[in-house]
Amino acid sequence: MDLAERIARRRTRRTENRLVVDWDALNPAVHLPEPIGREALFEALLDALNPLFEEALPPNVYVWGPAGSGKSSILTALMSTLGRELSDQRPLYTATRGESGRSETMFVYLDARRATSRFQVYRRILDEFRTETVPERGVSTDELRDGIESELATATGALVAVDHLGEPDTVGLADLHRFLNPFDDVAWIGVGRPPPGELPLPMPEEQVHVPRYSYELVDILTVRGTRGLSRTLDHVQAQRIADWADGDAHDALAALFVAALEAEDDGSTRIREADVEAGMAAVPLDGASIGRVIALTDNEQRVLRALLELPADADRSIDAASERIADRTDLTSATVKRLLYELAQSDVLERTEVSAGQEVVGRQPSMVMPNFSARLFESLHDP
DNA sequence: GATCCACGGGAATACACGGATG
DNA sequence: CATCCGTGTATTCCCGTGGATC
Repeated sequence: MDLAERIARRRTRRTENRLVVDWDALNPAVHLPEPIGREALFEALLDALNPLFEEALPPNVYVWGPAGSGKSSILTALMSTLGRELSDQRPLYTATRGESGRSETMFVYLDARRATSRFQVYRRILDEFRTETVPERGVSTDELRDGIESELATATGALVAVDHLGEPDTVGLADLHRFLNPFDDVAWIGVGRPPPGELPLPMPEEQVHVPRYSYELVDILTVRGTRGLSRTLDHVQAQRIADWADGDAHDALAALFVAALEAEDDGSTRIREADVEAGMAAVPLDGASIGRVIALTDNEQRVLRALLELPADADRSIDAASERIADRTDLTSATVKRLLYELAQSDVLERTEVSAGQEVVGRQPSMVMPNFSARLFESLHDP
């Protein structure tokens, strides 16, 4: 038996004993190809998009619902399936198009967290349309728009879904109108949290409401737990997490993920009660979703990691923390300070009054704490 | 040379608090 | 007593410059 074989054996043995076999299955920022328990919603969406199947461009759609209700899950699955099933098929008829041209409808899913300007929205769309990479610099927004126009000229239209609208750092529904309505042959689906009534007009013609999960959440945890763990997730534990998360699939999965980390760290081959408790304790309910955090710019994430690594006894006031973090990065303390304030304002960090009641003059300083699971964030960073 | 936008820093504003003023 | 003022910080807002890329 040679060395490679020995290593391979050890590896499989190790994998066999491993509690977690697939971290992605537990990762709240990763979606399953087939969402669980949302069949009725697919029907509603397909109804709204019905013209697609009658060879026409559908109306614009606004999909809305609370955090962790499965909106992203549904939309990613829907768009990739539509792309697979409809792309090479019959041409879409649009009134503005003559008989010529190829017969391809393009389907694009876009995360507004990673496309925060008109330029980036256009760039990502064009990037999906074209096989060659679209440059990120040196090209103007207008050129990108023209590029999209010319791609549309050889297609029969496009359906663009834009997820995570209206978050603190992302574009909103109104922006989407401005960005995409200029194109004749583009229909779009906007995805956000607020109900239609709370948003300024104009509102897309069709709206689909995604309600909070109730009983389905246990199924989601069970299915994803089964896929991700080497043994079945205990039903009582799944129920416990689902109750605690109150229907928020993101929070529930985050807690399960951290519970699995805890168990693995202890060398346990199963998830124990204490792990579940630790998982729930590590995830702030209604905090910032981990998907938002890992979509932040590199430097913002660097600042976050440095913040999390500050010694426990360190002065955590924003001023002092900025200095320390600046030492560990190539940013100045002024920039770190601004980033910390911005992250706090966008709810990624939480600001609290600094407790040490010294005889301070002037306005009270505050300190910042993560409004997400630090454990989860760190583990996604270096797996 | 063109383009976008992240950095960096300074200006403007908000807040805390004690003391003066009406 | 309520309001304003002054001082000292904290926080927010804003925007010119330069890096990176085409």
